[in-house]
Amino acid sequence: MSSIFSSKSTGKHSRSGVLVTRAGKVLTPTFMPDGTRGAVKSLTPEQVESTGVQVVLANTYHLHLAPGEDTVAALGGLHAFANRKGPMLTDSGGFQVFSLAKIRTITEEGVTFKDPKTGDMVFLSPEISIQIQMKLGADMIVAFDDVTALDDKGRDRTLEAFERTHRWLERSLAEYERLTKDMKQSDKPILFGVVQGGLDKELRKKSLEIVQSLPVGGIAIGGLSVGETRAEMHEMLEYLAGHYDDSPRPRFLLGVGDPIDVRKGIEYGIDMFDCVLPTRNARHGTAWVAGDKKIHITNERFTEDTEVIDPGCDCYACAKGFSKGFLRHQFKVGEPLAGTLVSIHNIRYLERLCEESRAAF
RNA sequence: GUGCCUGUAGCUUAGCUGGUUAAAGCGUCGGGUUGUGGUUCCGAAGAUCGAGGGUUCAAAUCCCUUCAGGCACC
Repeated sequence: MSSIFSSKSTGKHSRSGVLVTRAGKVLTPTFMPDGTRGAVKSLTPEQVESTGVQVVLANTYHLHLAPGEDTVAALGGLHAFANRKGPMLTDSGGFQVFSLAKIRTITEEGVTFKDPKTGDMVFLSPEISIQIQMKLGADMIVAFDDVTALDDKGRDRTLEAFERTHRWLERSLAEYERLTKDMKQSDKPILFGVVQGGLDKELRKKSLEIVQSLPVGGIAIGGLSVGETRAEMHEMLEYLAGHYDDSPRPRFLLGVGDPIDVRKGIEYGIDMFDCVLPTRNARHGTAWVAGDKKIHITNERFTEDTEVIDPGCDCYACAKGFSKGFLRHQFKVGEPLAGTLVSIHNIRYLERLCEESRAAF
């Protein structure tokens, strides 16, 4: 496999690199916002672009349910569908095994979800997930894994999820190779294998070895930020940092996007992050400001605040001078523009954080 | 002037054959959210039940007076 990723060390474990995808280069470390249904909620592609975002995610499960991968393909594929030229990555639907735990059944073959609105049964397997992702046309795709919670109840399923994830990875990889065997190397999407193992270091180490031993294009760290404490997550990231091999492959920490955690991730050698937090928090009125602190813009104390969210920020909302008093009012009256502006701000906050950790290439 | 109806949290109301610390939605205030089912979830503050008096062990609830708003008729 030709090298798609090159990096320079920037610290004990941290590094900065260039990832070459078929839709363009990506500088790392990088934060990638989630556009689950093909759109980063409330943002136009230009607004997303303005934050310095290089990659946008979409979700296999949600796009499969509606409008369906065939419809997306008929509309020209994910890029034309989402009106985005730059790199896109699809998540496998594996996370929905965790987040939609109440409405799904897992078997060795795959996972059956019941749509609570329509009653429809939806079946996802490693093969089907890869097929959907290939049909959608993402530039980076993720193997279908088994995600379990790390709260007190979920931890007893760690071993089962760990073992199944590896069996499913082999199936995901086989389907990927089948569907890409006639493609030029440079046209193939990059497949990420997922490391599981909960909070068990031995399992994590073993999982990492298994994933790294396979010809996947990238290493994804899954099964974190699912109910464990922040300290537990950081400890695992530090542990993993000492066990990566030397292969030129990007490391993607799935689902992490709190600035404090992103900093830790970068410190411990992670190259890519995705998370709903900047946009979900923004829609609920929470913004990040200098020092990785967060403020609730709807708080009464901002009623007559003429200052922008963060004076040191260069995002559209701050640069244009939208005051916290204005934003608070728009939140109070349910005006979606408030969520849009704070989404731009929060994403930019994470992009600036990543940019500060990059080396020159 | 006479008759009737309505006054309960900032708002809209529930409770009215008398019976624990008067309930809810919205609003207000605070918090949560980590590979997005959710303009969402959790919590808190907030009421001398229009006022005064009476009956009763006990009154938002029954009786009397009064005030305010509304409707109808003179």
